[in-house]
Amino acid sequence: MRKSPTPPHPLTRAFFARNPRRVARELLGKVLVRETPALTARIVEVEAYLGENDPAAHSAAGRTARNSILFGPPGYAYVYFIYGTHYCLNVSCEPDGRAGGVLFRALEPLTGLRAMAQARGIEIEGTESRNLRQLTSGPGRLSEAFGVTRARDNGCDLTSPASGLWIGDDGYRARNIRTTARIGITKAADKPLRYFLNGNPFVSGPKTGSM
DNA sequence: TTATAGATTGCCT
DNA sequence: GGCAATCTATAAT
Repeated sequence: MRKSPTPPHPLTRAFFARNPRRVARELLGKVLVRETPALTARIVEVEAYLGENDPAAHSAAGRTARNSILFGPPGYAYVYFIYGTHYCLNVSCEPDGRAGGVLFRALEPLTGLRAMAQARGIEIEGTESRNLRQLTSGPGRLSEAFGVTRARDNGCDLTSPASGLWIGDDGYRARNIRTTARIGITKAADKPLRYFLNGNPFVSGPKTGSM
């Protein structure tokens, strides 16, 4: 899981122009890339949000200024601010005009760990992997590690390296994918729309991946 | 116009 | 295990 078989190359627009369930599952094992500072991390946990028929989705009540990215063309970053403290990163799915998205919940750091630690304000030098887990295990944590904010990244094209934040395929193939209910929501809390790499220590949540 | 809940995290007891 | 932090969208006066 550590190595990149090949340098990552960007995913296509068509990859994201599909149902969020399909996109979420296939995003596992892909790589999130930040150009400045240089950061890469493997996607190990995501959740699908289905659009206007999903009560838990931000798009459930229809298009607003805040969630308009979810209704626009696929492959763009939707960033929202929650609890007055944290940003969360999503990618828009479905063709232009239809809502849907995938929330990034956990990453496994690959390169640029020191910069991530600096962004998170934690110490990792000479520590065990337990502290590494604090870098990117959780939607708020990974956003902070990657310097994701609404002002900087909302609406950014995640299929283009020129945008400075994008998603790549480095040849890694995900195995042992598990599906559970989504975390932290109260509406439609029973739908099995959370996907993660079973056994990966960077997966968030109280049970899975705890050390 | 005011109140409240929220796709979370970290520090408190 | 409980709760504060603190912005935004939406519901309730």
